[in-house]
Amino acid sequence: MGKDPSPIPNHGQAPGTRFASALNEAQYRAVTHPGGPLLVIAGAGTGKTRTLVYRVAYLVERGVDPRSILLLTFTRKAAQEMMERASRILDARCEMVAGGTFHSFANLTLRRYGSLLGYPASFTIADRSDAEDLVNLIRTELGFHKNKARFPKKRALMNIISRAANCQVPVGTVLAEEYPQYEDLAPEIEKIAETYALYKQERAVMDYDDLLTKCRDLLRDHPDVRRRISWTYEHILIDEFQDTNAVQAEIGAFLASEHGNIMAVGDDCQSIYSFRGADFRNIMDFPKRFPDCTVVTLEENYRSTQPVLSFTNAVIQNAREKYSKQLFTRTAGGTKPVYARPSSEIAQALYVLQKIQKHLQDGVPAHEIAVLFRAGWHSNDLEVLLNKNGIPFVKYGGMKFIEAAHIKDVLAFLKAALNPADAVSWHRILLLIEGVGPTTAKRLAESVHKKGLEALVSKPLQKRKYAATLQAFHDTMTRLAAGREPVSEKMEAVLTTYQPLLEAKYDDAPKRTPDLRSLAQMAERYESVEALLADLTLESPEQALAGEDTPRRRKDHVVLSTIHSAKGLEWETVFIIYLVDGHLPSSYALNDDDGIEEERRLFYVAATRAKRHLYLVAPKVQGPASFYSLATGGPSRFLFEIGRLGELVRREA
DNA sequence: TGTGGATATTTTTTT
DNA sequence: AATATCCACA
Repeated sequence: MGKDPSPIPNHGQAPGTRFASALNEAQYRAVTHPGGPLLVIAGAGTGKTRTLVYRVAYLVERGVDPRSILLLTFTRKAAQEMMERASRILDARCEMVAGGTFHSFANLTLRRYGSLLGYPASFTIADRSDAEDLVNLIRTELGFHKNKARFPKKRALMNIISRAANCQVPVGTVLAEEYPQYEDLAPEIEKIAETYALYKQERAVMDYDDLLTKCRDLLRDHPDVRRRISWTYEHILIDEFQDTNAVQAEIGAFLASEHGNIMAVGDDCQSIYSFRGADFRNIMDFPKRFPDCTVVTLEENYRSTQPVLSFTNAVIQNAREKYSKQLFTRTAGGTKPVYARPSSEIAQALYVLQKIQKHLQDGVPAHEIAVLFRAGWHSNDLEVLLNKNGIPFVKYGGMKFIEAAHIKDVLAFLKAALNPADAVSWHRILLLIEGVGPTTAKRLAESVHKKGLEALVSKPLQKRKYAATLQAFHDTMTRLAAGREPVSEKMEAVLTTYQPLLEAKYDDAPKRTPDLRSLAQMAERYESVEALLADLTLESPEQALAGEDTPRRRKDHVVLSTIHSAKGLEWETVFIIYLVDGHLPSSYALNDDDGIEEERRLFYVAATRAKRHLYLVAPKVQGPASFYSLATGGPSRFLFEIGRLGELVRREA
C-alpha cells in the first residue's frame, strides 16, 4: 500500500479544486467518473490505491451513503487501510464503507442467504488442508489408494479439483490440459470430486472455492436476492482486478447488474495468480462485458527513481504479450539496481545481512527494507542470520500460524461443536486420543453425526481406556454448543480439554503453548465463534491481529515476504533473492510458455516494489543435483534476456 | 486396530 | 532434506 505523500485535509474548499490538486489528470478522470462501468489500467506505482481512495472520498462527498459502497480488495487489511485513508481525506463516514475480500463478502452473504441453496447459517469453512484431508479420507474410502502404481496424492487431487472449480471446467478437462500423466485415472478422480462435493453439501462444509461459486450461484439463480444486494451496494469497486478469476468476475457483474456502477482497477502486467484460475485477459474482457465502459490508463509512476524504473520497464518489455503502457517518472536522480552473485546460498544470506546493516546505519527505517523471494523457505538461512544478529523481522507468506498442527487442533474443536456434521474436524480431534486410530475415529464421527453428542458416552465405550477423555470431549462440546458464554470462555474450555492431549502428542509442547495463549487473546475480541473462525480462515493472522499491538511493533522490523504476499506494497530498499533459474523462474514453470510468462510478471512485481534501492541477488547454487536442484542453474533467464543489462545495473561481489 | 519404523515421494505461490 | 504414505508387528 503506497503512503499518501500529501494527505489533503478537508478545509472546506470547493470539492472540485481539492480533488484536482491532489491528482493527475488521468487519476482525476477516474475519481470523478460520473457513473457506469469504469476500468482503470494502473501500472505499478502509478497511484492505483490513491485513485481508489479518492474515489471513495469523492462518492461519499457527493452524498452517496458509505454503507452502499462495496470495496472488494485482495486482503481485508488493504480495504481497511483504504478506508482509513479516505477518512483522512474526507471524514469518518468513509470508515463505514463495506469492504473486504471476495471470500469474506461471499461468506457473509452465504451466512445470510445460504438457506436458499440448502446451507444452514452455521456452515463451516474448510481451509486448504482441511479440504485435502477430506479428499484423502474419500480416496481411502473408495479404495483408490491401492490402485495401479501412482495415484495422485491428496495435495495433487485437491489442486485438480480446485482448478476445475476456479476455471469452471470439468475435472476431465483439467486432467487433459494440465495433468496428462493422470488422464487414464479420470473416472476415479471424477468420482472422488463428486463424492467430495456431495459430502460438503450434506455436511454443511464449504471450501474456499465453494464460497465463491455458491455465492455466484445464489446471485445467478435468485433474482430477488440479486436485486436486493445489488441495490444495497450502489457502487462496486474492485481492486487488483487482474487477479480475479472467472467466478469473481461474474460475482462482480451480478452485483452491478441493477445499476452498472462498477469500477475495476488493475494492471495486466502484474497478474500472478493464474494457479488460482486468474487470467490477466479477464481485465481485457471487462470492456466486452460492459460495452459502455470508460477506460482510464495511469502511466505516471510516483514510486521509483528513474534507474529502477528503467530496469523494470526492461524486464516487462520481454513479455510475450505487449502491454499498452509505458511508465515514466519525473523523479530525478537515484542509483542503478545492484546485481550481486554470491558464491553460495550462505554467502547470499551474509551479503543481504551486511547490506541491511549498512542501510540501517544510513538511517533507512527497518520497515522500509524488504527481502522478497519466490518460495517461503527461501528466507530460511537469512532468518537464522537475522536472529543471530539481533535484527528483528516479520515474515509474510509461507507457513502460517493457522497451519500449525496445534492451532488446527483447537480450531477443530470449535468447528466440530458448531457443526456436528463436520466429520473432518471430528476426525481430527478424535485422532488426538491415544488408542483411537483412523477406524475408531471414523466410526465415532459417524455416530456423533447420526445420534448426537451422547454417542461419545455410550455404554460400550465406557470400558475403553480412553473413556474419560471422551467424557471430557462430550462435556466440553455440550458446553460449547449450548452457546451463551462469551467466546473467550469457550476458548478456555477447549484449551483446558486440549492441553493434556497437546502434551501427550508433541514433545515440544512448551514451545507450542504460547501460540494457544495468543489464540485465546484473539478470541477475546470476538462476539461469536463463527466470526473468529471465519477471520482466521479467510485472512492471515497478521492481518487479523492488525488491530492489536502489531503496527507499532512492526515499525522497527525488516520485512521478509514472498513475492505474492508483497503485492501492492512498496519499500525504500528491496532485495530479490534466489534470482536463479529453477527458483525464479520456478522449475515447475519451465515446461510451458504461459508459466514462464507468469514468472516474469512475478519478477516484475518484485522489482517494482522498490522505491530507491533494488538488489538483485543470484547466488551460485551448489550441492548435488537432486530432484530439487535439478533445474537450478545459473542466474535467472530474466536477467540474460535483458539486452542492455550492463547499462541498467551495477555489478557487485 | 493402533503404532512406530521403513520407504517412496515431492514442495511454488494463497483466499 | 523433509514429509507423506505404506507396512508389519504388537
